[in-house]
Order: sequence, then C-alpha cells, then structure tokens
Amino acid sequence: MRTAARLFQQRGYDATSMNDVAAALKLSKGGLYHHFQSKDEILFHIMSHAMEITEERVINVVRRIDISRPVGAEERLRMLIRLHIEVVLSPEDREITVMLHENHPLPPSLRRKINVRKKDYVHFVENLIAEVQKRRGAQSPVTPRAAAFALVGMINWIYQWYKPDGSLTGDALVKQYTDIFFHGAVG
Amino acid sequence: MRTAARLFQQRGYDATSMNDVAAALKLSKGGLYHHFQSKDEILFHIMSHAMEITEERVINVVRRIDISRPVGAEERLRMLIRLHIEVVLSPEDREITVMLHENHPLPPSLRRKINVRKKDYVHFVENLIAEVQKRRGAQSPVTPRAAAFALVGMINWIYQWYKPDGSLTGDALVKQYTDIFFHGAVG
Amino acid sequence: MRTAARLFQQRGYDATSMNDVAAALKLSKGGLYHHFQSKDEILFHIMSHAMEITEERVINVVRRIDISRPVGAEERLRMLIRLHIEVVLSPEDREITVMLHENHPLPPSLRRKINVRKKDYVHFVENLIAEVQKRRGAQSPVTPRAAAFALVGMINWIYQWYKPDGSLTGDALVKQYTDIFFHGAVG
Amino acid sequence: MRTAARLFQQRGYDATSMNDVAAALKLSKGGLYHHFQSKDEILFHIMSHAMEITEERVINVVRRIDISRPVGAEERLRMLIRLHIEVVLSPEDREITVMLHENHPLPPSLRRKINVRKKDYVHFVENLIAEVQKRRGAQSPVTPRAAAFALVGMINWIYQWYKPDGSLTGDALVKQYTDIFFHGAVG
DNA sequence: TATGAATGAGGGTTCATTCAT
DNA sequence: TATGAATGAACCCTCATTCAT
Repeated sequence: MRTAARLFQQRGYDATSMNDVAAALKLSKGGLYHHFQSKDEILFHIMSHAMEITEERVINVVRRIDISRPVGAEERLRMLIRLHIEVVLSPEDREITVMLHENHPLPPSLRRKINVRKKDYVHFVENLIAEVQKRRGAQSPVTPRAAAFALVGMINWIYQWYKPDGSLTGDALVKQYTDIFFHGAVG
Repeated sequence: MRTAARLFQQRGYDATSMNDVAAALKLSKGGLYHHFQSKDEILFHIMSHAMEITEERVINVVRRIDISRPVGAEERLRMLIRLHIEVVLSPEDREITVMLHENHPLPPSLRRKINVRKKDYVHFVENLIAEVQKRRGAQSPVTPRAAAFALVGMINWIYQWYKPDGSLTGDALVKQYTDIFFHGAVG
Repeated sequence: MRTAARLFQQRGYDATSMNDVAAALKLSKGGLYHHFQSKDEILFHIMSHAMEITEERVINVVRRIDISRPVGAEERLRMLIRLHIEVVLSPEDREITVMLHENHPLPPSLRRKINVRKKDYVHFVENLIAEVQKRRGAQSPVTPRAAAFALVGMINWIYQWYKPDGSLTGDALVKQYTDIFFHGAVG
Repeated sequence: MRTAARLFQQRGYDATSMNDVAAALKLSKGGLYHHFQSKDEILFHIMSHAMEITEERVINVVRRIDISRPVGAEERLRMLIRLHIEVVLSPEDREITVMLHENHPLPPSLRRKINVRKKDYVHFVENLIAEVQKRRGAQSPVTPRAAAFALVGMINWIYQWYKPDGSLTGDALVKQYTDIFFHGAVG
C-alpha cells in the first residue's frame, strides 16, 4: 500500500494502472484484488493513512506535550509548525501525505470522510492560533481562520519546490517559516 | 478552450474525455481534432494561457506601474499580493489558473516549458521581496526565496478552501494575507 | 444485430462475449461500441425487435384481417395459432424470437418494458379465446386466461424439440396443435 | 446444493459466482471445492437431481399405482398431469426442476446425459397418451408425439406466469389443464 | 475439512486517435 | 471545417480454479 502510494504520487492516480501496482508488488492483478476491493479503495486507504500520520505525528504530539507538562500556546504553535513541516519532508511519509494535497477522484462518500478530517485539522490549527493571539493580548487584525489556512497552505506547498539535497536544510526551513508566520517575511 | 479548462478543472484532466470536451463544445470528436492535434496539446494551451494570464495580470501590471510612476518596493509587493489573489479568485480565470497548481500529466518537453515560467514567476516575487527587505535596512532572518515560496503557497492554496459566497470578501482576504505576510499572523 | 441474436441464441447470452459479436461482424470491439452502448442494450434491442416481429406477424395480421373482412372469432383464433407457430418455425426469425422464451439478464427497467409487451400478447390471446367461447354459447369449464397460457406455452415450447428436417412438416404441426387446442389431444 | 440451485435459478447460472455460492453456504471458496470439483459439476448434480425428482414424483408414482392396482390409462394420464404440475408448483422443488427448462451451459457429454432422460420422460408421456387413444378406439387426428410435447410444453411454461398467491389455486390449475388437454380449451 | 492467498484468462467498457467522406 | 465510423490498446474488475497450510 505504501508501494501504491509511491506510484500514485509519482505518476498520478489516473495514470497508474492496477497492473502497475500489482507488478510493483510482484503480484498478479487478481492477487491484488484479493486485498483491495477496488482502486478507489486503495486510494481511500492511502488517504486515510495519510490523515492518520498527520494526526498522530502533529496533533497528538502537540496535545500530549501539553498534558504531560503545561506549555505556552506559542510554543505549542511553534511545535506544530515544526512537526507539520517534518511530516511533509519526512522521506518515508512524504509520498503518502502529499497525496492529500491534490484532489484525487474519490467517490463522494469517501471523499467526504477525508474532507471532514482535513477540516478538523485546520480547526485545530485555528484554535491554537486564536489561543496564541489571546495570550498576546494585543488585538490582531488577522483572523485565526485566515491565518490557519495561510499556514497550512504555505507548508503544504513546500513539496512543490523543496529539494531535500539542496542548500536549505529542513531545520532552516522550519526556522524560516516560523519566522514568517510569527513576524512576517520582511520584518 | 475555456470550456475544456472548465471541464478539466471540474472532473480532472484524466477523467475528462475528448468526447466530453467535444460534446460541451457541441462539436463532433472529429471536429475537435481540427482545432487541436491532441489532448495533450489542449492541456498545454490551457497551461500556457494560465501562465499568460498570471504574467499579464500580475507581473506586467506591477512592472508597468513602476515604469509609469516610480513606486516603493513595498507598495509594489502589496500590489502583487492583491493582484495574485484577485487572479485566483477571479470567476472567469479561476478555472484556468487553478490548473497550474496540480501536476498534470504533460509530456516532459511541454512540462518543462511551463515549469520555467512558473520558476520565473517565483523569481520575480523573490526579487521583489529582496528589494523590500533591502529598503527596510534591517537584517531579516528570512531569505527572500523561502518567503517567496511561502507567499505563493499560501495564495495558491486559497482555492482549496475559499467560498466566494462566504462571509470573507475578497478584499478582506487580501488585507488579511497582506498583514500576515508583512507582520506575521499573531502580531 | 441479427448476428448478435444468432450468437446469443446459440451459445447463450452470458457465454457470448462482445469479442465474439464483434468478430462475427468483422468489427473491432471498439467499433461495435460505436453502434451500441452496452451489451445490455444489444440484448434489449433484440428483445424489442422480437416483440415487434411477434406483434406484426401475429397480432396485427389477425386484427387487420378482421377489419378488411369480418371473420368469425374461431377462424381468427385458428389463424393466430398458425401465425404464431409460423413465427416460431420461421428460419429467419426463429433465432430472434426464441430469445423471448428464456429469462435473460436484462436490467430491471428494460426487463419491465419487455414484460409489459409479453403480457399484452397473452391478453390478446385471452380475449380472443373468450370471444370464441362466448360465440359457442356453451359454458366452458376452462378460463380464457389459463387457456391462453397453455396455448402460448405449448407453442413456445416447440423450439425445444422440433426438427425442421424431420417428418413432421410445419403445416402438419399447425393442424395438430390446432386440433389439440380446440378438441383435446385424445378426442 | 439446494442452495446453489436457488441462486442459479434466481440470478442465472452464469451470473452466479462460486463466491456467491460459497458465501450463501457460509463456506470459503476453497471449502466449496472440497465438495464439488467444478461449477459444471454442481450444475450437473442439480440437473440430475431435478430429473430424479421428476422421475420419482411423476413417472414412478404412475407406474407403481398401476402395479398395485390396475388402473385405466386415462386415469393414469390424468394422474400424470396432476403430478407433473404439482412438481412444477412445489415450493421446495420448483427452484430445482425449473432449471431443466432452460438451456444451461453444460459440457456436451453431461448435457447429453440429461437430454436422454428428458427424452425418456417425453416418451413415457407419449406412450401413455397412445394407450389412452387406443382405449378410446376412435381414430384421433392427433399424434401422441405432438400431444406429448404440447402437454409438457404447457405445463413447463407454468412457472413463467403462475403466482402461488394469486386467485388460481394449484388444484384449479390442474383441473383446467386436464380439461384443456382432454377436451380442448373452447369446448 | 476447510481456509485464504494467489493466478491467469477473459469480461465489458472507455478512449485518444485516425480517416474516408 | 466538420462528421462519424472505426481502431487498438489499455483499463478496471471478475471469476473459476489451484494450492500451501
């Protein structure tokens, strides 16, 4: 299934045939259908798995850190930015999570399930941003909602241009994006 | 061709058949092939047209304004943000320009042509940001390159969530995103 | 389409592939789909055509004869028996009309359309029988409905056993069945 | 196996997969193949069983009654009609025996075996009819052979239209068909 | 006896493309 | 310029059957 995700991400979902997936798995087409009922189902599983990764590696970590040792909202937001970027850059998960960023042709009912979880994620970010703004006291002209979408957008866009072997390390990228999000890009 | 773009964007490129396109144009399939040599060509034309729109409506406007009446770099950057967002929101161009955001299955040679123009666009943004930072004098920890990608990412992401008939007007969105980009989201 | 009917009748609908049909027509599978949207549609066309044949060659003839020159009900019934048997035996239509006798896997909505026409046919026979009984005056213990089904059943069954090159000619068969239906088999 | 017959009769033989049969039996596909060597074999068993039912419930009963207590040929023929109709209407056997009426895709060798028994059945009917005609003395214009096929046809056709919960009871149907066969439908 | 993974052939269908008209 | 018939390859999927366990 990881294999399927890789193929889908490389060639595109539509351009990848079940034959391709089966061959990559050294399985016959029929054998593949023993494990998945349809191509859609594979895609849905990948999407679900991608959401799980994101939820576990980002949201759950941020939530847990706050329980074990109370931590300021701002620090939690910084952590979220770092974790989210790490998921996008992570060599083993990138291929899976990146599938979420494009609009793949899922049947409506399954698509909705995924969309709910996407929205939940943005909500979580939004709430965290709202909390940070409240702590800071100062009235911000920026609504948490727009800020959340901006943050998610700029992070999810990374895979479109980032080269892991380039001069910009992941850590540096995290720092840059955190600075941009907290203080703007030209400050 | 605008019609084709709409179909591609609604159903996906692969999921749209030449039959669909021809039918939407009230043309026979054979007739369609008198105007375009292949499906790839249609896609390429759309992508090229999308780049043209972006270049004309954003870059050229910003450049021209500077020629006709010298204008501060910061103001030009603000203008670029507004113009870019307007293109993304524009009812008549949205369907076309949005095609640029996903990785459609173009033959390599054509794909490269589009990518060059995409990069040029980011370069233009990057240079503008650099200029603004220089004018401000203060050393910024943010590289123009990362800033440019962040900006492009958050703007291009808008179509994923923005509802034209929602409570957030286009103007308000422009203001929010400008604020975020210049002063951060929690300032 | 006549070709398809022949194949369906010989090998069975399910056992006949679109490949078979296309090959028999010296057409590619794709070419076949230019004329029919689906295998179901072919089957439906065949069934509809079979109903048309039956209606034209039996019902309409009987109706018309009565108009042009008033004819006793009994004679009309005898004529119906002959015409129906002739359709079942007719070399050129047999393969098509026989398809009606088995329950082929049509989608429910199309199946219903055919069934309505089948019922109309039996109704016509039923009414004719009722008329004959009334003319005879004597109270018959046999309901026109059961009689109609018995008649249709025994005629439609013919194709299961009748050999055109056997000793029993079509005319003789008509006479036999007419006798059976009018006077019983052991009289 | 009764289960398989039900499925075959409801959905059609080709449209019923071994998976369907196995599932209905709460068995795995592999398990099913321990009881039957192939799908064809299941069908053949059903057909054979159907013939056995017919032979036992109709022919043997008629034969035995004649041995235990000599009975007139006409009464035996009336009995045969009743018994045959009862088999066709019997809730528990209908699904099985009905399979005989359509031409299912059996391998030629097995198909032949079934056909021989079908012919034997018709022969039995034919002989019985001949005997009745002889007893009656009067020369009948109807050959026993055609009469037998007519009788078998009209009875086997019953399942195409008969509704068990309709106004026509099985007994009434037996009476109607017996009348038709002995005295014609309009007498 | 029974399972479930696996196969290979084939099914119906779609589709970009060609070409005679 | 436009049509529509035709193609051939590919696609997703199904299925009877096998076999190690």
